[in-house]
Amino acid sequence: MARTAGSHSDITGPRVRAAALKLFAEGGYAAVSMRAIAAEVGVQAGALYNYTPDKQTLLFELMESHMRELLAAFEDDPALTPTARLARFTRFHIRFHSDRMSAVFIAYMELRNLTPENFEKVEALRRRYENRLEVILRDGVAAGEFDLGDTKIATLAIIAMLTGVNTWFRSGGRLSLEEVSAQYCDMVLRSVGRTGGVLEGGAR
Amino acid sequence: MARTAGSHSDITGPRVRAAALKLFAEGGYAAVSMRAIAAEVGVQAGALYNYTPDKQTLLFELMESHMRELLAAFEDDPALTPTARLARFTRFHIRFHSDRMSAVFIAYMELRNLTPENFEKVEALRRRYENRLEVILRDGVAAGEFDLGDTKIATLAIIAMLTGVNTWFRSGGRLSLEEVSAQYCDMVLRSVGRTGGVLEGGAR
DNA sequence: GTCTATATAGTGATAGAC
DNA sequence: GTCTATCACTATATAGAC
Repeated sequence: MARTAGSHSDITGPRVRAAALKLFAEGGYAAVSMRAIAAEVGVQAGALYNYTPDKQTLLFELMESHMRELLAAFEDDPALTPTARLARFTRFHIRFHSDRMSAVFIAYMELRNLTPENFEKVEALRRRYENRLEVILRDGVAAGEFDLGDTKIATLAIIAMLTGVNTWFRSGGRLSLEEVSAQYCDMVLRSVGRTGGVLEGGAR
Repeated sequence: MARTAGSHSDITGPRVRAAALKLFAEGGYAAVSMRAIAAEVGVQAGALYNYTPDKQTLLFELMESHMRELLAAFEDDPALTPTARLARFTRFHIRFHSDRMSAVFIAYMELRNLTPENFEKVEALRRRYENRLEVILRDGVAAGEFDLGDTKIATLAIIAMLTGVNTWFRSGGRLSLEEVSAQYCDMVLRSVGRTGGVLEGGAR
């Protein structure tokens, strides 16, 4: 494809999304103007409309691509024991989310700023992710490794607990992500009726 | 105090706060206009300024009073065992939050729309509430009833898990609040190293 | 205490020059 | 592809009549 003078579509596009991601996370979708996004990129407001038909689509695409990447990144392994799979899920969730704080923040805070159609699409992806965990819990119950009540409640409880890490964790703080992750792993396994960590037996 | 004709200060004030609570929870602080709040109350926009100096103060007072009520409502009882106290905290937290979904939603979602001064005040109240739980966890560890790593992490993990109920629970659904509460209680006690519920011994 | 009217500034999005 | 300029609205907050 020929490039006209001053053309930067292949680099400006990602920069627009990156700026929107940063500013939406910091100030909230409704409070961030297209002019503010343009200023962050270093262009005028009108130029943004070469990359998105409107502000709503910009938000939706950020949320949708985040959820798709999340879904694609977690690889369950049915060959492992449910306990090991749950431990893997826990560590994966904390690690993946800690690497994408802005996207996670937006995905949880800006749901109500999506149009109904876009909301449904994002919610469907979220439910698919939740199902990945619920399958592990069900398998664990079936295998006699877990002892819990309703698997749907347990799923939501665990995900809320894990995602909460993002509200307070900052690397360089008192504890490393590895330490935090280890303790959450312990708490999650115990909460479903498994004592101790993945490798050590539970003493109590 | 004399009442001028058309004076409704004692009833309009609460209605303004109630309208703001409802609309901020539904649409988000930044997306809700003073005109929309006025329409919900049934007055013109200018009249709102008899009850609040500005929109920011309206938000702050909603959040602050919510946090103060939360702090005042939970009564710990050091005479009980840590296990019983933790069970009580869990049930209290779920019950209190389920009764005030709008206020809870605002308290978690609109922190970034507070001025730095107001943010600090609300955060201080939140930390005081978290400390109430952490004290229970510390006592439980000291008494040998709980077995956990860092009590601060456990505190934040438990609160995130419990507050998450609000994102999906709707009364009239598949499960009653009492059933949900019971399962969360179980999961919380197990997560800190206590098997089984408050009353029964843990068989596993 | 509430109204109407308004000051002042900002919004998302578009048109057309280059 | 980006710019400048602009349209049509909406925003918060205030002033002054009643």
